Amino acid sequence: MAVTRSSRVPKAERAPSMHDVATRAGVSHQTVSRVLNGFAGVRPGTKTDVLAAIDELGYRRNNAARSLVLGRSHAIGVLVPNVPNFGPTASLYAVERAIREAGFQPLITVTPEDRESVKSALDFLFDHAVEALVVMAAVRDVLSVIDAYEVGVPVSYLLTGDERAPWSVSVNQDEGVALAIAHLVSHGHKRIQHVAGPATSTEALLRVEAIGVEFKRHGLTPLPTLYGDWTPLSGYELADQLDPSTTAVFCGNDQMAIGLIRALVDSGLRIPADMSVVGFDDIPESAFILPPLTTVKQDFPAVGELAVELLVAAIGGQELPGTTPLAAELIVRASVAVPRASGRP
Amino acid sequence: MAVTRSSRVPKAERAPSMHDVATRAGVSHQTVSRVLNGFAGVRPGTKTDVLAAIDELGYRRNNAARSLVLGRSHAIGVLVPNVPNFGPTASLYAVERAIREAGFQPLITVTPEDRESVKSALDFLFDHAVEALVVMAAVRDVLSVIDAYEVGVPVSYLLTGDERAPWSVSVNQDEGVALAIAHLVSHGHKRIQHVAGPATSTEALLRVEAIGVEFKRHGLTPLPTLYGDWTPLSGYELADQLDPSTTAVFCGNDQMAIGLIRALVDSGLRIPADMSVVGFDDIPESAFILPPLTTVKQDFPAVGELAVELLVAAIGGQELPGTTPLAAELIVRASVAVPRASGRP
DNA sequence: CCGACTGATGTTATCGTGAACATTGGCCGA
DNA sequence: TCGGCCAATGTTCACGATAACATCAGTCGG
Repeated sequence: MAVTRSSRVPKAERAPSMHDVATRAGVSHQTVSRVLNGFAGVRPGTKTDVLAAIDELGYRRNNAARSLVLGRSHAIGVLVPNVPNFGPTASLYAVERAIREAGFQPLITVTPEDRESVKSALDFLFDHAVEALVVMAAVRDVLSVIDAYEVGVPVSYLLTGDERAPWSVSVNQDEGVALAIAHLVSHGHKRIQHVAGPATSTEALLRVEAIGVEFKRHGLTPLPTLYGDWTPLSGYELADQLDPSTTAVFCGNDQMAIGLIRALVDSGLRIPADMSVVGFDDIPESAFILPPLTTVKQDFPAVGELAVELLVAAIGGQELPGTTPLAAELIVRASVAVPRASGRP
Repeated sequence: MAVTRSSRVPKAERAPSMHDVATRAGVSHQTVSRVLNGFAGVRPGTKTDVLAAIDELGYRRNNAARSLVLGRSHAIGVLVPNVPNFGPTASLYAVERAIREAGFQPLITVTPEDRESVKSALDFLFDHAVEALVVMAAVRDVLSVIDAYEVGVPVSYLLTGDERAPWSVSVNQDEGVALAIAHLVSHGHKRIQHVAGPATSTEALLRVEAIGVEFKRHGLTPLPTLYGDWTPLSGYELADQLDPSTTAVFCGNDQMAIGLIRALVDSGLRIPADMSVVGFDDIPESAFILPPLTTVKQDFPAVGELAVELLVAAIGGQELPGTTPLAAELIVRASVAVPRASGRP
C-alpha cells in the first residue's frame, strides 16, 4: 500500500490532454476532437495514428471541459426516498442503468422525505445542472416542495400513480386493486378490509380510492381502512384493529402483509383457513413465507426504464405521447381461501 | 404542461454567470468568486451586495467550469452489484449520504457482476474522473477486474471481509459466525450444517473459513457446506441436500434461511422443534416470519459511512490508520431450540 | 511630506474542449 | 496554365470559473 517514491518527481502529474494526444500523433487537437466525435472527414491513416496515440497515453476526454464548452451537463438527477425496500430499489437500479445506457450521467440523491432534506437534495442536483429529474418519492409533501422549486427541466414521477400525467410512470394501480379484490370476491369474501400505506403517500391513497370503486362494483360494504407505514411492524400492530367481521385483508404491500400474518398466527388464527390475506408488490420473500403470499406483482424495473426513456425524449425536445400505466399481475399462491361460515371462529 | 410563448424571445436562455452577478452588484467577477468561496478580505457591504445579486438572478455556480480550472471532479464513484437486497442497499444509501455530506458528488453505477459490465462501469466512472472508489461487489472475479484496471485512486471495499486491509470495511465476520455457532452449541447442537452464499463470493468464503475455526474450537465434526446464491429460492432448493444427521443450519443470509424454512416445513418438519435455523443480516422481514428468525445483525449503514470517511481522508492525503471491523450482533428470536434426541425424527 | 505597507478590489492568464473559420494542397475543367 | 473547388487539417475563440498578479487609495512612521 505504501507509495513507491521514485527519483524523478513528475511535474504535477497532469492527466494527458487532447493536445498531448495531438502532439504525439503529429496532428492538431481539433483533429483528435474530430476522431473522438466520429466526424466524417478524417483520413483513415490519420484516424489510426490518433487512436494509437490515445491508447498509448491512456487518454480520457475531460468531461468538465466538455460540459463547459457544450453548455450541457448530460446529467439526470434522481430523487430517492431513504427506504431500502425491494420495490423502489429495483426501480432505482433500472433507472440508473437506463440513464447510463442513454449516454447520460445518473446523479442519485437518497433523502429522508421531509421538506428540508428534499430541498437540499434538489439544491445539490441543480448545482450540478441536471437536465432532467426522476422523482421516486410518492409523498404529497415532497411533491409540493418540487412544485414550489420550479425546476425548469422535465420531471418524471415514479410510482406515484398517474396523477401527474403525462409525466407519471406507474403500474396500473386500479387494475392491481381490481385483480386482488376480484380474486377475494371469487372466493366468496364479502368482508374485506384494507391495510393501507401511510395517508401521506399518493400511492396509498390511490389504492384506497380504487378499492372504493371495486367495492361498489361488487356491491360490498366498506370497512374502515387501516393506515400503516409500509413496514412489517406496522402490519403486525394493525392486526389488533381488524374488524371482527373481516374475513380477508388486502395489504398495501407485502411487508405489511408479512407482519400482519405473523400477528394473526400469534393470536391463534390459521392463514388462510381463518383469514385470507393478499399483498402488493411481490417481493422475493413472498413466495417463501408461510403461507406463500398471494399478491399483486409490479414490474419495478420496467417502470424505471420507461421513465428514463420519457425523459431522454423530452430532453431531445420531443413531444410526449402520454404514457399508459403498466399492467399489474396477480400472483396466486396460498394465502387466500374460502371464508368460514361467517366472521372469525 | 404547454410552454407559454411570450412575445420577447430570450436569447439562448443562458444561465446567469459570475460575470452577470458581478455586473449587477457593481463589482468584478473575482469579487463574486471571493464571496462564494468565503474569502476573508471582502468588505461586509460589498458582500451583501453580491449576495443580493446572486439571489435576484438565481445564480448557481457552474460546476463544470469549476472542475476544469481546479483540475478536480470532486466525484466519488460507487460500484454496486445489481441485486436489490436489503443489506447492500442500506449500505449504498448510507454511502450516498456520506459522500454528499462530505462535499463530494456520488457517482453510482449498478452493474451485473460479470467482467464486461464491471469494466464498462469503471470506464464510465473514470471517464468522469472520480477521485476515489467504493466497491460493493464481494465477488473475486470483480475484484480482479478492478485490480487489473489500476485505478490510481483510493479504493474502499465494502462488505468483502477484511482481505484488503486497510481498505476493507466490513462487519466482523469471524465474530458474527462465532456468535451464531456458540448460540447453537449452547443449545446442545453438534451436527450443524452451513448453507453458504456462492463460492464466488469472498464474503461467503470468509464465513466458511470462520465456521471451520469455530467447529474446531467447539470440537465439532464438519458437515458438507452447501452453496446457494443468496436468494430464498436457493435456500428452498438446498433443503433437500441437508445431511440426515443435521440438527441445525447456519444460513449465509436471512433470505436463504427463509427459503430453507419454507422447504423444511413443507416436508413436515417443525421449526425449531425439529430443526434449528440461524440467519445472517437481520433484514426487516426476519422478525416477522414464522418462526421469527434468530440471526446475526450487520450494521450496514455504519459500514458505508466508515468507508466514505476513509476515502475522504485518503483524498485529503492522510495516512490510513487501518480500520477495525465493526461489531456483529446476535439477535435471538425463536428459530433455535434444543435438538431432539438425535437427528431427524 | 513622502515612501512603504496594507486592505480591497480589478485585470489577465489558464484549464481542455468544440465550433467557427482559415489554410493548405491536389485535382479538374476551361 | 490557371482559377476554383473540395477534402483534410490547422488556428483561433469561447465557455465560466479560480489563481496570480496588478492597481489603487488610505494610513502610518520617520
